[in-house]
Amino acid sequence: MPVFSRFLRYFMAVAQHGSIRKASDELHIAASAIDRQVLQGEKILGTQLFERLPSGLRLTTAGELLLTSCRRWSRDLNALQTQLDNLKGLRQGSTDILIPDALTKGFLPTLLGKLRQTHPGIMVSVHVRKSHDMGELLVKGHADFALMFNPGHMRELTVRTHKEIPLGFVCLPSHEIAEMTEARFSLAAEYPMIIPAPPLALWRPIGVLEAETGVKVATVAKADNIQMIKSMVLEGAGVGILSYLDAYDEVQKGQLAFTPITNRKLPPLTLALCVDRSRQLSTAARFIITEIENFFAEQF
Amino acid sequence: MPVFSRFLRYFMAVAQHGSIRKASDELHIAASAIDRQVLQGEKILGTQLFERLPSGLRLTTAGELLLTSCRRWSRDLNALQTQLDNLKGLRQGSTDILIPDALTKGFLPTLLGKLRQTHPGIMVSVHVRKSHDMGELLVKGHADFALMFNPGHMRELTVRTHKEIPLGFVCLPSHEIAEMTEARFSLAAEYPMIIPAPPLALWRPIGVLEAETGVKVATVAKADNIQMIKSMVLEGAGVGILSYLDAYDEVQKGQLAFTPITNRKLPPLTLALCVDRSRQLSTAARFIITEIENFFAEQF
DNA sequence: ATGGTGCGTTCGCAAAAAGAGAGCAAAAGC
DNA sequence: GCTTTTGCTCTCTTTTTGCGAACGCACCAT
Repeated sequence: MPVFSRFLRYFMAVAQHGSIRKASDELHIAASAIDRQVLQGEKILGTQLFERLPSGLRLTTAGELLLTSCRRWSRDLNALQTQLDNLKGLRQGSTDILIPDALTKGFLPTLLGKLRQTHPGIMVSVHVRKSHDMGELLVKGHADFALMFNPGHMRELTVRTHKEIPLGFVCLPSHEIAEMTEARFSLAAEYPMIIPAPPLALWRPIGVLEAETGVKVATVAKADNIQMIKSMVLEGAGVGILSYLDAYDEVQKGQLAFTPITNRKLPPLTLALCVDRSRQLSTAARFIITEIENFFAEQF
Repeated sequence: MPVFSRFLRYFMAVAQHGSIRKASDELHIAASAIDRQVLQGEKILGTQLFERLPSGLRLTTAGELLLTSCRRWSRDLNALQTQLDNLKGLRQGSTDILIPDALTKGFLPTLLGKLRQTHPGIMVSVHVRKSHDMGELLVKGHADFALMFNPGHMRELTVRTHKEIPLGFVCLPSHEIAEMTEARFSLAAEYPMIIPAPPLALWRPIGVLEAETGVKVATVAKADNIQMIKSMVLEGAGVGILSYLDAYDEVQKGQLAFTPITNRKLPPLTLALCVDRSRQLSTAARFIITEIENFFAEQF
C-alpha cells in the first residue's frame, strides 16, 4: 500500500469529485468501501467532513481544512520522491512501455523527445500493441507500464492515472465548427462526416451515440485508419469525428481544429496508465510516469 | 484506522528507537509485522530507508528526509486536530480519567489546574484506582482514558503515549548525592536508605536490582506510603528511593533533590496513557490527552 | 572455541480489515 | 408518475495484518 492511509486517499478523491460514486469510478474501488472509510475517518477525527446533500457530498469547513493539509502533504510526498530519485542518481535506467497505435503520433513522442534532452541516460523501449494484449504482457513483466484505452478492470492491474479523452469534430480551422467551443452531436447530420470504421475503438461510441440520439449522421466516408481520416479532413473532404488525442499534433500545429461533442449519453473514452500492482517500478519508470501524469494534468 | 498509514507510523517509531524490536515494544505490535511494513515501504519508495547494522537500524539520508517530512506531517495533523476542535467549539465537555494513587500529587493536579484557567467549560472527573482495575473500567466505558504504570498488554486497550519514569535517590538539596547528575545503585550501600515496601509498585524493581547487583542496601526504614517516605527524607532521616514522578513537586519547589539511578539491569518503570481501542474519544478527552502528551514531551 | 544475547528477517497460520455487489430509502430531474 | 442518482447498509469473499516461533548473523564474555 501507498504511503498515505486509505482514508486520506479516498477522502481526497471524494472531496475532488463531490461524490462517492464518482470517486469510486476513479479509484476502481467499490463505493461501499469508500463510504466506510469516510465514515470511519469522520469518527476518528470527531468531525463531520462532508455535508450530505441529495446530489452528493460537499466539504464542510473542517473538511476543507483537512483537504488543504492533504494537498500539501501530497505535494510534499511528490517532492520527496523526486529528491529520493535524485539522491539515488537518476542518470541511467531503462523502461519498457506499452502503447496503442493511436499514440505513435502526438504528445507521447514529443514528451519522450524532451525526455531525451533532459535525461539522456534513460533508455525507453516502446512496444506498440493492441489494448487487449497489454494486460497479459504487463502481468508477465515484459513491460513496466501501459497506456491503454478503456481498460477493462483486471484484478492484477492498477490504474495509476486516467484521463477522459474528449470526442469531437475535427475540421479545417477555416470551417465554421472551428469557431465553437463545444458542439452538439446533431451537427453530424448537417455536415458531410468522415467517421471511423471498425476495428477502430472510436467506432463503438459513435455507433452508440447515433442509436441513442436518433441523429442520422451524414456520412460521406468511413476509414479504419486515423491518419486516413485526418488526411481527408485536411483535403477538405468533410468533418471528422475523432478523439482529441488523435488530432493532438495537427491541432497543435494549427492545421486542424477540434471541437468537443457535449452529450451525456456519450460513453466516456478514457486513457489509462496501468501498472502491475505487484510489481515494483524502476526509478526510471517512475520518473517517466510522473512526467506523463504532469502532462495530463497540464495539457488537458 | 488512524489518519496516517501503518507504514508511516511504524517507520517513525523505528526511526526514533533505531530498532524494530524497541519500536515493537512501544507500539505493542509484533516485530515481524513492523519489519514487513518497513520492507514494503522501502520497496514502494524504491529506496533503502535504513542501513542494517548488527546493533539495529540507522537511518540513511533518504530515511532522514522522509523522517523530517513525517515529523512535519505529524505536527500538521496535531495542529489541524486542535483547529477542528476549536471549530467545533471546545467550550464544554466532560472527561472521566483513571489515575493511580501516585499521581494525586505532582504534575497532574498542576496540569488540571492550569486547564481550569484556560478551558473553564471542561469538567474533569478523576477516579483514583488500582492499576489492575483500570483496564476493566476502561473497557466498560466508565472512563475515557487511564494513566497507569507498567500496563500489562490487554487486547482491548491501546497505549497512546508512554514515558519511562526514572528511578532514583531522593535526598535533601544539601546532601552530597544532590550534586550528582546520575548515580550508581551501589551508593545505596553507603548511605542510610528509606525504601518502599509492598504493596507499592516500586518495591519490586528495587528488590530485583538488589538481587541482580548483590548490593546490600543500608535500609534504615521502610514504608508502604510514598508521602511517608518523602516526609522522612525531609526530616533528614535518610535517602529515599523513589521514581521521579513521586518526588516531582517537592523537587520543583526545591525542597528535595532527585538523582536518577543508572543501571542497565533496572527494570523500566513506564507510565502509560491507555485508551479503549474501540472507543471514540470525546473532544474534551482528546484535548486533555494532547495536553498530557505535551507535558511528557517537554518536562521529561 | 563456545555458548549467550540481541538483532533483522522469514514462514505458516489465524484474525482483522477492506473490497465487492446487491439492495435500501430519499431526493432530484424529467 | 417515472427514472436516475445519491449515500448508506448488509452479507460474503478476498486481502491485509498480526502473531509467534524459528533462522542466520554479528557481537561479547567466558
